[in-house]
Amino acid sequence: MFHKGVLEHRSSRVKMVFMVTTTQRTERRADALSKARIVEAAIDILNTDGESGLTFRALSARLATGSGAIYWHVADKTELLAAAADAVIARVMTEAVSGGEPREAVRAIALGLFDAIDDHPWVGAQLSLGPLRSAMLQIFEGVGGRLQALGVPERAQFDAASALVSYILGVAGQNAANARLAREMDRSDRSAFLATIAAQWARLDPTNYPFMRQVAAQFAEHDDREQFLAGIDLILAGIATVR
Amino acid sequence: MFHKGVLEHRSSRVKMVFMVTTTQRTERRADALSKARIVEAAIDILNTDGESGLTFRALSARLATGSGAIYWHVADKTELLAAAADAVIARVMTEAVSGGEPREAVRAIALGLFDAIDDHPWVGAQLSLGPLRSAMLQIFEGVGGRLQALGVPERAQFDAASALVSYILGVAGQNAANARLAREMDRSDRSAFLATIAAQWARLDPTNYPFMRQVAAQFAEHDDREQFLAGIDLILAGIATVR
DNA sequence: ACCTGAACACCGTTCAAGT
DNA sequence: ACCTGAACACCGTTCAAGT
Repeated sequence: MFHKGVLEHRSSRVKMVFMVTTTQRTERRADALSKARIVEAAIDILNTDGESGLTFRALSARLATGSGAIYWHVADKTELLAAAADAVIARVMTEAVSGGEPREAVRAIALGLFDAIDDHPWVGAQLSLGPLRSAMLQIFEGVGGRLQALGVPERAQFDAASALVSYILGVAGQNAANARLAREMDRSDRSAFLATIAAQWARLDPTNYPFMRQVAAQFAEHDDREQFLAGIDLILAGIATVR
Repeated sequence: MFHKGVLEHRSSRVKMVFMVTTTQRTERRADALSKARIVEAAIDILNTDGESGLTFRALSARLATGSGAIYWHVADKTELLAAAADAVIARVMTEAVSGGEPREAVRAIALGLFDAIDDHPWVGAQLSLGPLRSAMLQIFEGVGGRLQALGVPERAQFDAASALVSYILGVAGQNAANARLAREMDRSDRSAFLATIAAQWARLDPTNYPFMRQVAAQFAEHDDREQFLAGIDLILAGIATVR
């Protein structure tokens, strides 16, 4: 039996391979290496040990292969990180597909992403790094579709969706950075930590930083998740302005 | 002549040093090493060779010292990158202090940051990495102050400023990623590049990506800077909604 | 105090060799 | 086709030794 022109991806390059097989397919072992399995293992490592924990040595040890084997399925570390982030985002987006009212749907998507990045900070860093990846496409589509449903005029839809997505990614990046910091310093007591920063702000030079001083008190009591949602609502309110 | 208790920063640790000097101060050579000079050299390298070009070897070669000398003035590479970004942002913010109408002032700050990050992509990546650094403080203060002037109710000022800053940082990060990509692939012809992506979007699966398909045409002709400003205006419109 | 530069530990990536 | 693992080039960081 012949398989004529099989397209085989090896890294980013593409080459033609002519494969000849008997009718009796050779069974793959359950634990055979594949891009999917590699990405899954990478996600596990990223979640437990953070970005600095993901090395090709750690990865190949966990997969019980040589480091070179990984390069057969994946071009380089950049592609590996991007694929890992894509996988996580894809899951979030399929879970966040709520039918319902479009404004609520946008909030659900936004919150889903927020929570996912809170759990997996490395995704946040990754998101603000790669631009036109499939993860971004899904987010853009999810948000943009609801804006259509909301009745936003067509000419305004692109800018509006772009604003929402940029905002989401901005918060994602900051959140990821915060989470990384929280891991480094042992910041077990969040409210004590916020109070320390608020106190610093309150002590800033009054002529150069009047706003920060005023806002210090609110900062000590604010909730990141609520503030994130407040921003989404602010942007939605601005979008509702366009007629 | 005595200098009693001089606080000397060495890396992040702080130690007390008692220094005795004669009235005749020993003149520093003009090219003596200092954190400021190191940061300046780092900025030069980052601008010309990008983030991957900044190594302690390259830096010490340019400064004609050993790599260890740099560690006397700077804790590690993270601190070095943060200090470099802070320096660039500080310049932008002092230039962007326009008096004028507050709404225009917010736009001026936003555009100043946008252009700076367009010139120095590495700053964008850095901004979404460190959270409560002095650069962020300045941006937050600049934006927040104008919101006060705009007459935004005090209880809404913190959330409003936070939304604007997050949006700015989000776009900054994406822009930085784009610029990095543009450098890797030789993307000299921007409009041709946009057209390629638009064509990809137009070919996406219609059931899963109706919005992206519709928006593809607009994407081919959009201007990043204008779209960024449109987002700022959208958020400002949302903020004006709060009474 | 401040600088030098060799040494250390560790990394991503390649590649001849195996099956 | 797919995997192995030693080898390569390069990195951030440390530190005994100099001035």
